[in-house]
Amino acid sequence: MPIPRILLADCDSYFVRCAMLADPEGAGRSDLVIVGGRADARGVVTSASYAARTFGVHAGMPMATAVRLCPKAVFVPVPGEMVTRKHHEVRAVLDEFAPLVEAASVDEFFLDMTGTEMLYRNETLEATALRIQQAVMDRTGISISIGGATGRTLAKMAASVNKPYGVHIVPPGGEAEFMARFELADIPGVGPALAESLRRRGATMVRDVAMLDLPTLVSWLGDSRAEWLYRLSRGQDTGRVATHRPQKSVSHERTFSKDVADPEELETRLMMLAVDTGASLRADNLRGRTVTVRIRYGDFTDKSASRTVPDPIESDRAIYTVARELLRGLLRKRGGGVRLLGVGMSKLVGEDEEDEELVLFRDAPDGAETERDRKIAQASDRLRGKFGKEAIVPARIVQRSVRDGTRGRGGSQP
DNA sequence: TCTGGGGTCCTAGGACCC
DNA sequence: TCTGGGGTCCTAGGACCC
Repeated sequence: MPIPRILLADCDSYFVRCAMLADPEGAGRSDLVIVGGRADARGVVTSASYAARTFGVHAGMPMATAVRLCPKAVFVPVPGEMVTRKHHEVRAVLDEFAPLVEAASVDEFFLDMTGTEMLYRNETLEATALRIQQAVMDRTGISISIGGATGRTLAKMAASVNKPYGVHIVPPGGEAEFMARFELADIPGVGPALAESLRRRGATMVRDVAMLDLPTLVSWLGDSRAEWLYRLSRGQDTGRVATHRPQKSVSHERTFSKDVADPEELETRLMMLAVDTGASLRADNLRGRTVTVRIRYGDFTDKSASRTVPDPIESDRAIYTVARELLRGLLRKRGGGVRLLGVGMSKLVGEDEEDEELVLFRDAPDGAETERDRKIAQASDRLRGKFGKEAIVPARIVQRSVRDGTRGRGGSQP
């Protein structure tokens, strides 16, 4: 077996860079740029420029706090179109260099360079990485940092060493030594909860864990997590680049600018979310069997309810019908101010994976999705595609908007 | 004006089946 | 009149990532 050679290409402050490219006269002229939601609508920071970070601003921070810390910054919403466009552009360049590329997120790509030594005339992996970095910058205007190692987790950690616009390759055989410098919390997958539970037992650094035997770690963390951390702390990383990861779920959720307690208003919001979720599902040619409704109350406690139906559904009506029952069940258990509402679909199947015979000859159970539901939903997708999202608004929302004297979008738009 | 939105993965208990 | 024992599916919750 050849030695795996895996690179992680990570775009540097990606959303900020996209915002600057999208608005060269505004955001593009400032080095203090903060991308995120609205301060008056419970928004948070999505990404901050390096200069803004020196003021203490960081991703996930409430926007209102960011405004206080760095009032002179240019504040911009997420430049969605540019984010998507540059993602494809960067990917296209990477595809020219690597036989296998996996987009791990909108701004991160794994490249499997295993077996490409001859192709690159035995130049070092670092030299190849530098050429990739240059090509991406020249052709897309996006700055990337690249990490390289024998596994994906180490490659990702290597990319963080020289950010921004850096390259760091872990030499084969040097994995354990490379890991020893990090805190446990630096490992992707070790979040606040796990880091704290390890800290309480006296382990803060990766090297603290590397000294432990497996049974001790198992007694702390259980089998699977113990084995994972045991191996990683010794530099053993079996993470490879995947060819294809099928999507597991689709969801839409909304935090309201003010908590909502009125059940009727919540059902209206739920319908909008069901419509969004159905549209996303159909855009990807998917159907789903499990509907999940999520509520976050004003005190930040989360509750969810889900139901799995016998046959996959995709229409707004079918999704909403199940979601509404789930919402009513949740509100029966606890009413009061709701901060966030969400609708999700899982147990997804592709349109073509379905058993045609079953679909044709089955008795439709009460309330089940019919062919008519699907046609209606697909027609509304076409209208939305042509005239925009506002073109199709469920009847109930229109009535409500007329009554309230609004267009039914209050607080829900970024 | 504290705390977004879209995901993945894991766990644990109960139902159900053989 | 002592509680079998897996496997699978479903549900709820939580940690974690960008």
